[in-house]
Amino acid sequence: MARTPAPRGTRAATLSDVARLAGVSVATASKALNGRNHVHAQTRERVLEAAAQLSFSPNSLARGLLAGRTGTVGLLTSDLVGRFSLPILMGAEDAFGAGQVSVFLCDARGDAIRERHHVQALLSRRVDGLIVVGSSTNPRPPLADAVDVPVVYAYAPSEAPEDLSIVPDNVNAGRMAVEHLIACGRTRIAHISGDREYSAARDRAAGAEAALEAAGLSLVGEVAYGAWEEGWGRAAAGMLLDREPDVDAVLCGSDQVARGVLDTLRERGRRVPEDVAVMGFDNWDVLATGARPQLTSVDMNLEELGRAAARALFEAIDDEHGRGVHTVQCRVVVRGSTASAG
Amino acid sequence: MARTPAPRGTRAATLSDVARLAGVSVATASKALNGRNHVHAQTRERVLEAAAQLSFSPNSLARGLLAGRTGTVGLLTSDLVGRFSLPILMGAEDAFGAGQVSVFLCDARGDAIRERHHVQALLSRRVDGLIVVGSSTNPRPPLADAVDVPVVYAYAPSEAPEDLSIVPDNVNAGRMAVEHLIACGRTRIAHISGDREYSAARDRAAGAEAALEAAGLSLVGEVAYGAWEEGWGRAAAGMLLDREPDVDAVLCGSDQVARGVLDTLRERGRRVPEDVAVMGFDNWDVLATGARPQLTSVDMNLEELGRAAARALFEAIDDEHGRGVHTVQCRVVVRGSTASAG
DNA sequence: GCAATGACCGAAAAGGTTTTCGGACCTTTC
DNA sequence: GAAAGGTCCGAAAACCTTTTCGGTCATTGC
Repeated sequence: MARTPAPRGTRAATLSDVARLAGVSVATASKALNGRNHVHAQTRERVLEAAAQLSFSPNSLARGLLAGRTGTVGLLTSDLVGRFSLPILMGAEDAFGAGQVSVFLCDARGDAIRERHHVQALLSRRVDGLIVVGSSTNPRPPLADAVDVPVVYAYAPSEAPEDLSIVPDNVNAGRMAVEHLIACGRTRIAHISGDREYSAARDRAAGAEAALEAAGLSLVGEVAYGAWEEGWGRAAAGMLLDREPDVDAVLCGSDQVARGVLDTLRERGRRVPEDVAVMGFDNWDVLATGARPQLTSVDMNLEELGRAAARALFEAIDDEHGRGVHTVQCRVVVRGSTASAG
Repeated sequence: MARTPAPRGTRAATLSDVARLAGVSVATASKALNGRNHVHAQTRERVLEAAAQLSFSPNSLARGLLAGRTGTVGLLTSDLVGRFSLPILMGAEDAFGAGQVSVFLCDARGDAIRERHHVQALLSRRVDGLIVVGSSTNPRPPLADAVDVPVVYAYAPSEAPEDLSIVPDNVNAGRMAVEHLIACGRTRIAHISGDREYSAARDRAAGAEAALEAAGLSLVGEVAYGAWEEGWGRAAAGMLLDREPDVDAVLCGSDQVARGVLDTLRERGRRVPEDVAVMGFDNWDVLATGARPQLTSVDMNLEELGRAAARALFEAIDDEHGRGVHTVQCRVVVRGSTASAG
């Protein structure tokens, strides 16, 4: 089990080396290794043995050069730090990694120049396709360059309707959230959200209001737009309690906001979930499970979104390219903060 | 400004196409595009024009095949979800992306089989080097395969001393944290940390105790090891206050733990920072800035660590391979929870 | 006018793999 | 014993770029 010391400088074995050692031609060696027929079983055995002995691994460059396909894709994200890109990237890496595809990761830092630079580099490396991951759900301009490989936009849809985009269904997510609260017996529901500039915030609010209307209810007060921060949640909850003391549920635009809301409720002596149910968005584990009580939240299924994007890219590479904006459904993760009715 | 529609199916232009259009040979075209001399200025101009017209981009595969270098590196992480891998990856991507290097991202999910699979794939793609990012600072076994390219281990050092590893200096970080608290006028300092199985926890505690001793002080109570969770922070802080009511500072093993400690202190009526100063580790922005008061924390400079790993890999590719465990310094980020003495 | 020099360009090989097609050898059948 | 057929193997082309080296042409100095 001794780890073979890395033979630095030793040129990697080529197919010729294997062929020579096995006493056959490179053509035969290639066929033997790739399971092609018209190779005698015994010959194949000799070749496999030689390959193993030289720990031969075929040069993907040469293979890709010949095949016109590299088995690589580019994953272009606009902000890697953002916590939304990552799970998407995970899911994509997952879907690809299972096959024979390797992923080039590029972070454009929200800079258009850098983005073009990366796209050029990826095209020069002859990737078979591109996934462009946005940092918010707001539509983004399509890639600036003419790209002769399929592109799938994930999370942030492309502004060009002929492009293929895959995004979370935030409208329906808002609907599902409210339906959950109603199922918990709540009727006086308020909505404290984040930045109004984000379509995610507006979509969720729209879905929530639609669900309330469908149930013959309406929102307690207006949608409180603000910032995606705990501090805003604390402040907004204070104002809400002053104005609407009989509220019995607060749907929050994010888990961060929800944490702030929870803090204020606790300080004001409201019990959660007995007096007021609280619900967040994003299902950010560390925030949701660290809360008291643990926070019910809507999960955007971002990993699934990443996998869906990868699958869509696969299809686009093989067959024809899809179009339009497709959605991935969200799901409600129930925890203590909305425990069914008191 | 019309975006050229992606010419799907149109084979990308090759150097021959450019040469033909410019009326020269491929050799001349190559020289012209690469700025080699012995090309007439006028000829070069024609070639450049032709290349632009065909939006020619050289095939990196062919180039890499010839040069024996691909300008790619593999980034092998063991858990992408973990919040420590990401900044490292960012830093590395940053350092590489600035040059001509593209990054293959692979997530092994902490699975040795998957890791070997990924390593094989990367070697087959003839990466020029590998960075292996661990998920905790505990040493990890070296790569199982014989690898003929340089490898740098980041965050988690390799167990093999002849490998090159780059890790945060947690011992010194503990020291710096305590020195900061002492500088704030605190003398009765407790330490609530996370899981004892993590060398990061033990190293930080060791550094903290060393700094206390150097100042003629000692820890209030024992190091309280537990879990990296808010709940543990809340519970441990309760026990601490029961046993050591006159504590005036709590150094926490992570920001999550610190959030829990802050909650308990607030509930017990202790003012932060006036009565008790609180300090976290990791400088996890969303937790640190969302806290009341905002949390002083130790930042591990993970992005810098990633950049350092990339630089080390660069050097190893060009020159000779370094060895041993190198450290990157942490830094204290001061916020309200340790505002200087009341 | 001729030789030497220098400037510029093109042919060809190399890099490693896959695939096609022709050829060699062995077996079978009349 | 010869032809036909089948099985297996190898030569060579193709993918695209870079670099080396030899060749062509014009210019210059005598």
